[in-house]
Amino acid sequence: MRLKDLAEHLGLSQTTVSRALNGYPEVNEATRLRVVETAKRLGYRPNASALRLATGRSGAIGMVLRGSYEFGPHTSEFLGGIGERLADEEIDILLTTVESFEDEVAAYRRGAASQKVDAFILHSPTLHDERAELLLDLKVPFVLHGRTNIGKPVAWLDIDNTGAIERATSHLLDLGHRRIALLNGIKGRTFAEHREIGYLAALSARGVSFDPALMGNSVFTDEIAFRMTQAMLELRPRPTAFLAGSMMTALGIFRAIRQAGLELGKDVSMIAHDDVFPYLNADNMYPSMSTTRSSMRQAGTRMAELILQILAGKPIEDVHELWPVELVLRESSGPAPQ
Amino acid sequence: MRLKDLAEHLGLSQTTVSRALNGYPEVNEATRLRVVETAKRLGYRPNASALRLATGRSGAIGMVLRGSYEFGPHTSEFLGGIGERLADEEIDILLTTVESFEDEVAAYRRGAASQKVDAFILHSPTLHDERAELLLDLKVPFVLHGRTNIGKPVAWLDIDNTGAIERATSHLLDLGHRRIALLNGIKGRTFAEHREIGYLAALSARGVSFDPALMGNSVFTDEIAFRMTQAMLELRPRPTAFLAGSMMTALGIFRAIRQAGLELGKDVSMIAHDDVFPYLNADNMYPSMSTTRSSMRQAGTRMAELILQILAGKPIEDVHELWPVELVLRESSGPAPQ
DNA sequence: AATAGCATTCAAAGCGATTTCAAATTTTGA
DNA sequence: TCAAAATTTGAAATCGCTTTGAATGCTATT
Repeated sequence: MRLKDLAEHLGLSQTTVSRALNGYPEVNEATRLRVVETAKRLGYRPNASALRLATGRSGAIGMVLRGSYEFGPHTSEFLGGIGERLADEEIDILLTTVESFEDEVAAYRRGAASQKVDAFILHSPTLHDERAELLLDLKVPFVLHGRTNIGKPVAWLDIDNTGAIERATSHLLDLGHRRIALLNGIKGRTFAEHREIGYLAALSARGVSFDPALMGNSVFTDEIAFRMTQAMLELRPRPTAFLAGSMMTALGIFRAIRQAGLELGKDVSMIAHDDVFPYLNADNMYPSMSTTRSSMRQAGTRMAELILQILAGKPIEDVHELWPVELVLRESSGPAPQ
Repeated sequence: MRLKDLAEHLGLSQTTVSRALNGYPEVNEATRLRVVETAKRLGYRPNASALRLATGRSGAIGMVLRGSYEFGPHTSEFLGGIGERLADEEIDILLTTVESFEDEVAAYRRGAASQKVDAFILHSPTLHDERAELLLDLKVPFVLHGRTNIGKPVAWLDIDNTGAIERATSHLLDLGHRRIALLNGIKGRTFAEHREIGYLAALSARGVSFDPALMGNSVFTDEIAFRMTQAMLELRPRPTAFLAGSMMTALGIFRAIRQAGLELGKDVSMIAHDDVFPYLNADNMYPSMSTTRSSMRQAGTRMAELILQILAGKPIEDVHELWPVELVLRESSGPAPQ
């Protein structure tokens, strides 16, 4: 069922039918009703490709993901959040999977040149993000989840990682901990660097010296966290507190602590960063987990909103949001053992 | 940079340039090289919408997800698997988010009518899946992850849920357990029904009577599993073994067991279904977790492959795959206490 | 009654690719 | 050497929509 068919069926021109369906004013109200009603009855839907070709808009927002490890729980929550906002808009998410960083850059280039998407959502930036520069060059609208330093204005939404970790660290210091381990994300990623800054700031504010052996950088899996924690617990004096970069990390740390015969919240404390997974609740863990909390899903929803605003013409200079992060104290963090 | 521009730049017709780029045989080798080289140098990429309109293919595979709860860890693994296979093909995944079941059906209808995607991946089917019927009616290619009973041939890939749970249950019975709880998925979903069948079959094969109080149906979150387990552990005689529908469920069950002062693998046994999450390894849990294991990611990859085959013309009657499920015994399952 | 103005409608020209069909050129074979 | 065949190129139609600019019919005004 094409527009042409529908027009013939109605005894009208394509022009009029198109206008009627798209709500243009210069069409008789009676005609409009007849058109809309018939279109609905016959189940007419404009061909997406034709529509896109004619309007220049693609009706999709793009995201490029590294297949091997970027499809994690964070990503699905983030996508869910984006989707929640986009559901009303009849705009879809176009996922492109790639294997390497080079492929990723190429994917943005392709996506831009072929106009598959109206805008991109860029995530997990590095301190100086090449992809952001590329998209700026190509003049493709995008919003960055996180921040980067490329000397040009970029639309972004980020959480206050520095502040969050600084407060968490300070709290642990208040509790008497002096050997505080940080299991952080991959070096070079802005969020990880920001967290490190907060960590170091809190330590130096109390004159506690920084021990590189107490810091680890890696992707957030329970396995790597387990191994790192095992190794750190061998140190003497051993760490009495852990800062976990994610809930997955927290599970690994927790496991290592138990395996070492130690008790979480008593012998060793932990504060984890919680992206708020509906299927893994910090409050319901045993012992319940102290966290720095910020909902990934909410971020996604807001990111979608920001993209829509940008597509509607809002200047990117006005699109910057820094979200505060809650510190939620529960049982996993307690006074340092004597 | 349009095809037209490129053609003018080269002093050739659009026809020839198009042919050269698409590898048609009737173009001079020297010309082809010149065209390809220039296209590359100038960064030419065909406009996706125009290409789609002209060819009728959209270059994307669609998936519809309920925003509220279908973006879970299973989904991201599955998407990751699909993406892995699609990465080489320059085919993308088009995600449509919806809020209700009605919206979902409408989304398939829209997607089909507007030809946004070349095919759909259908997931989490019910015993008699309306969406599958719709897509068959609309003649849109699709592959089903799971199975459904609609009396017409459908392409599908499923794991042997019945066999897996039957074996797991039998094994627990062998270990002397008689009160075995099943924390299953939502009623009506084929996979959950299949698991129930396996469970009941194993019980009745040993003449163990089924106690409805030992069966729970819900989405797989640690919280709900925790509550259900708490309630079940109050029963007298209480269950001595649990079958967990997912690793998330397993975490909840584990928590409830610990909170009740019981020891997993000794006082209470558990076998969980493991979709193989890279960030949550059954082998690395403490105690390590016995599982029925089947990689969600691999399923996704294979689903993508099957879709490609169907789009290449393979008859859907020939696309049925039932994957066996491994039973991996570890520390969480032991002999029933006396 | 003639004209201006308004409300509706339509034919046709795009959007940027592919593809059909025809034309031009070169090669081959007798 | 010349016709036939093969190779290579191009003009124009096509995909299904939007949108421009023109045309139509009707009402209102003088």
